Amino acid sequence: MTLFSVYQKLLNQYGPQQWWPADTPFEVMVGAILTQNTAWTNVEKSIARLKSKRKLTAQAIDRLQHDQLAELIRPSGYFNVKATRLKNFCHWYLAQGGFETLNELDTASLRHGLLSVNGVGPETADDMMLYAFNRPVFVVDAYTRRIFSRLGLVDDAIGYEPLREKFELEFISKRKQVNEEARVAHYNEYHALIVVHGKDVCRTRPRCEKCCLRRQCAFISDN
DNA sequence: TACCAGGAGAAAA
DNA sequence: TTTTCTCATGGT
Repeated sequence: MTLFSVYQKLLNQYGPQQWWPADTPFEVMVGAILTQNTAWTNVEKSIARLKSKRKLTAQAIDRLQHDQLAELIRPSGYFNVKATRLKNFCHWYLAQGGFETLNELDTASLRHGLLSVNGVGPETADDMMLYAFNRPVFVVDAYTRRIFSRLGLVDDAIGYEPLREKFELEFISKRKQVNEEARVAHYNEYHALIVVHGKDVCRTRPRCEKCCLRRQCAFISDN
């Protein structure tokens, strides 16, 4: 079994996911911060509250008082830290000139810029890179490490960057010619499938007996 | 009731 | 440098 064959199995099982569930690139970026260590159903509530108050813009969030913003995003948890992080991000985003200006940057510079914002770590930055800016960056999350280490395909102590590179190189090595659009489409779908599979059957103990209790993931192997 | 979710940063060791 | 702690609501 390879990283790539797991992708085929997941795609066969769940079908195309066509992520990210958002209306605009900016909504993707807000969602990426709000979903940090938080169930997406809770994030949806916060997004809806921001929309209902017409505060789902960088300018509006930048101008909001901390307490007002914290109250609006209360359902997604960690509302005080996330209010600070959202305001940090929006302030930076506006100072850089907004989406169009940022989108002119090369991939490495854009990622470096996102990571410079306090509250935007590697996974959040890569969510934004892939799903808002359509850049060829694979998103690693807790499900990725959990599923693939249990399958014995990666070391469970592997760092974020080595694991991201492993997925990216695996895909590139499979094709003789890989254009950027193909990479974006593949990373987009693969990360979404990993999350869907994780939510479905590959949660942590005690539910994992249904799937990844043993080193070999019965669900992925048999289906 | 207890556990956990599409992390990140600060503090402690 | 590595590990531990903190942040918090809502669903199962």
